[in-house]
Amino acid sequence: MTIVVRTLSDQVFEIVLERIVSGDIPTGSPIRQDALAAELGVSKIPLREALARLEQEGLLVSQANRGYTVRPMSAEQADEIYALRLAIEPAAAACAAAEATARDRAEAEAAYHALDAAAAENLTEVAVRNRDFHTALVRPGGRVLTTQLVERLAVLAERYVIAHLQPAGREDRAHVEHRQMIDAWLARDGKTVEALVTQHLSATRDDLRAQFGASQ
Amino acid sequence: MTIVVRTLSDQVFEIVLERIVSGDIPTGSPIRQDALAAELGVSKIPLREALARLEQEGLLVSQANRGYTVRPMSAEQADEIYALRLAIEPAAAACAAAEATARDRAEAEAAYHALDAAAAENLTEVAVRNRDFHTALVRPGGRVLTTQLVERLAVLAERYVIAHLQPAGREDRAHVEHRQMIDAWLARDGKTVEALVTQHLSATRDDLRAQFGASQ
DNA sequence: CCCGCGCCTATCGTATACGAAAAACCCGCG
DNA sequence: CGCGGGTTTTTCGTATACGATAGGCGCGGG
Repeated sequence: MTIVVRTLSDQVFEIVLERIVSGDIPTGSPIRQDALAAELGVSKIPLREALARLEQEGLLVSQANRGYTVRPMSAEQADEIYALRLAIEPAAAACAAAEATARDRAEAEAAYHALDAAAAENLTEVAVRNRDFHTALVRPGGRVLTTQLVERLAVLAERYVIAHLQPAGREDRAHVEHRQMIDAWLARDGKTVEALVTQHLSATRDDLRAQFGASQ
Repeated sequence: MTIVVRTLSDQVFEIVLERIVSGDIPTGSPIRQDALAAELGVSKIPLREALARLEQEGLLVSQANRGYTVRPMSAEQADEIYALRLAIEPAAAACAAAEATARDRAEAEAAYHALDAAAAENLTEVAVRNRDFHTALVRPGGRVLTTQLVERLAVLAERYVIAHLQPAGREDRAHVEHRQMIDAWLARDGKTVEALVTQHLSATRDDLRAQFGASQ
């Protein structure tokens, strides 16, 4: 087992990321660096490094001398995110299914069950598990960059999912889709995986469009 | 005319980025933060923010307590980059061609001529112009995220192009391909744009494979 | 009464100094 | 030649200070 040492910057990055994705930090309002640094018990260097990363990631925007704010959500951006995911994820997942080792397969199944177990109680928890699941379907392809990109897009998408799909029966639909996806993936049925992932992402995008259009 | 204020972090980010892409900073050797900060005439805070961004961008890797190094190049990563570009750029460029305003079209043509003018003397200059050109073909689509992603992938790709294609007649091929691309783009011929961009990226990828396989 | 101007404060961006901890290096010893 | 221990280098993080900027507030003039 390899042990990993993590810098404060890294940890702050994840904490703030989760806060943004979960909607904990409101969109549009500026992030007070001193206050947040004090709250997290770190100084401003690691905090600022984390914020810089998050801006690069697309979750924050900054204006010189006015600080960082959470990037506002928009229907256009949601569409873009899903268009990109549709262009990348299905093929990547199909390819990864073919190349997955026994270990990869075990991890993917574990990710599925973790998502399954987390369901319906804590939305942030579900979001993390959902990302993990999608990433686990792609990672075995060995394409580092692609995997990172998929994860990044999943993070960006999750904000919209959390913000707009709490209500609904989407939970059930996604649930059965996930089951189908992992089954086909474990069966190494590339074509079906591709079709299912495409369908899953399209369906989520459509839900999002409906919800977003209605609420906004 | 809107004036933009830029932080030191931003400027350092660009400077270091160009150094990495141009191969100025050797792959694998650690980046001495104090030395680099002193050389750039800034303190370590903006430098570290820039380095954090560059890591997020995929150009650097960091190991806790051992600092940053330039991410080593690999044939696999080059393939990945071009696979992703092929999945995204052609359609995005075609779409943007349809929606480009007169101003967008003028800017795209300007980017083409800038690339044309810069050719064959200074490789770093060509690299920047090349990125600008590719980005200019995509930006008018109004898809911010997609444009950012295209630019990011172009940056990652440029390292390989600079490192492995200096010698060659590729210059000429790329040149006529660029001409064809901008012509079709300005003619709003989406199908042709898509085909040409696909062909251009494929050809570059193939060149890269041949060169990379040979040299490495 | 309303508008513009200047001050004031909060916050950001940056620099500097310092300490802790980890890694790298060196050097003498077996 | 390999190895262990101490020194040095470097990164990582903190604390602190200071200039610059933005935005708010009040005051005075129209």
